[in-house]
Amino acid sequence: MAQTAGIGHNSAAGAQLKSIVERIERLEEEKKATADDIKDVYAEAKANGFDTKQLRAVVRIRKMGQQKRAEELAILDLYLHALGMEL
Amino acid sequence: MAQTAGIGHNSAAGAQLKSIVERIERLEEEKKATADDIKDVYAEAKANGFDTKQLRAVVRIRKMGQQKRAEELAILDLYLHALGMEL
Amino acid sequence: MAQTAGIGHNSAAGAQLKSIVERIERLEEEKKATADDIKDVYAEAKANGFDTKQLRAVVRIRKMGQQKRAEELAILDLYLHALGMEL
Amino acid sequence: MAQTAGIGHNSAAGAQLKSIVERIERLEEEKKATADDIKDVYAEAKANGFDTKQLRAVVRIRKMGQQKRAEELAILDLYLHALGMEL
DNA sequence: CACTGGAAAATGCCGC
DNA sequence: GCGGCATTTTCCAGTG
Repeated sequence: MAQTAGIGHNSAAGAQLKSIVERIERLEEEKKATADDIKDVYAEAKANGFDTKQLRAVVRIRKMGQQKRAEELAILDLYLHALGMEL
Repeated sequence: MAQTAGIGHNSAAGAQLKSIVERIERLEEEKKATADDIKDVYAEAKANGFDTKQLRAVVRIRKMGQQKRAEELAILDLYLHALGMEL
Repeated sequence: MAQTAGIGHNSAAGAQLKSIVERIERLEEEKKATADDIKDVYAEAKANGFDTKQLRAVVRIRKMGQQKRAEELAILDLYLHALGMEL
Repeated sequence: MAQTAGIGHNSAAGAQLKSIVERIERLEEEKKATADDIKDVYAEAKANGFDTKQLRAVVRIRKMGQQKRAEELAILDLYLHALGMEL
């Protein structure tokens, strides 16, 4: 409740808020641009006769493989710690 | 905008809405109860000397394995269809 | 050494671990079933012309309580005003 | 038969597929990096006393536009009133 | 053009 | 109380 008195329109907090929001919006644009690039790649692949559904499945499976490996490493780590050994 | 005139407090739509919300809330209680049961199992395991973090990792890995198998089946399916073969 | 450190898969601890994992997985299936029921209710509501997004909002608000809801709104309002926007 | 049907891993199509998947994965890493930057900004904001949940709400509202925002509020309001609640 | 499913975002939760 | 993880919710593209 400390702040409910209001962030004055021109106060320092207000300026900070504005800066934060703008930085986020800038980064989100950037992210969207990359997402669009990805779409373009899929579209191009499709134009070359690839089935995008399959393609996406391949990418997904590969990512899952990575995740699983990471998970297994994490587990190994846990066991090692449980045995009092460091990595 | 068709409905913006209002769902009368006692109208049919109002009664339906009430019913829907209550059904959802009932099911969510049920779900929460099950979630609490799961917590209890973890707590009991912990009391018996198991490390819950490890335990959770094990459960997660097992689930990922299932998912991965399902994904791979789905891909196989896609390929078979691509070859004009049915499952 | 692996044998000494690990929980042999025939040991008492191993049996207990197996039991724990199975109980958890059983309960998680149950939870998922209830979650699916909830989805069904939302789907039915949608078929009857309700806006599920707002329906979810209603359920969330009811669960949250007016108290917290009001607090959150106050902060949101504060931020928006600081940026020269209206609620 | 597998050879006939599949994309041999030395074929032109295979090379193209490899290139496509690699491009996608590269872009997805890039996207993730930007997403992490965004997280950092929220974390910094939090460290400065801002409520990240409402901050996210602000960003969402700005992206959405007053038009849609008003429409959603109208429906929510309608539902809440039908249940005898206030916004 | 609504529906389905899949990717992404957001919220909540648990352990430290 | 915070960071990370898991779940939930929302969004969006493809498809009939």
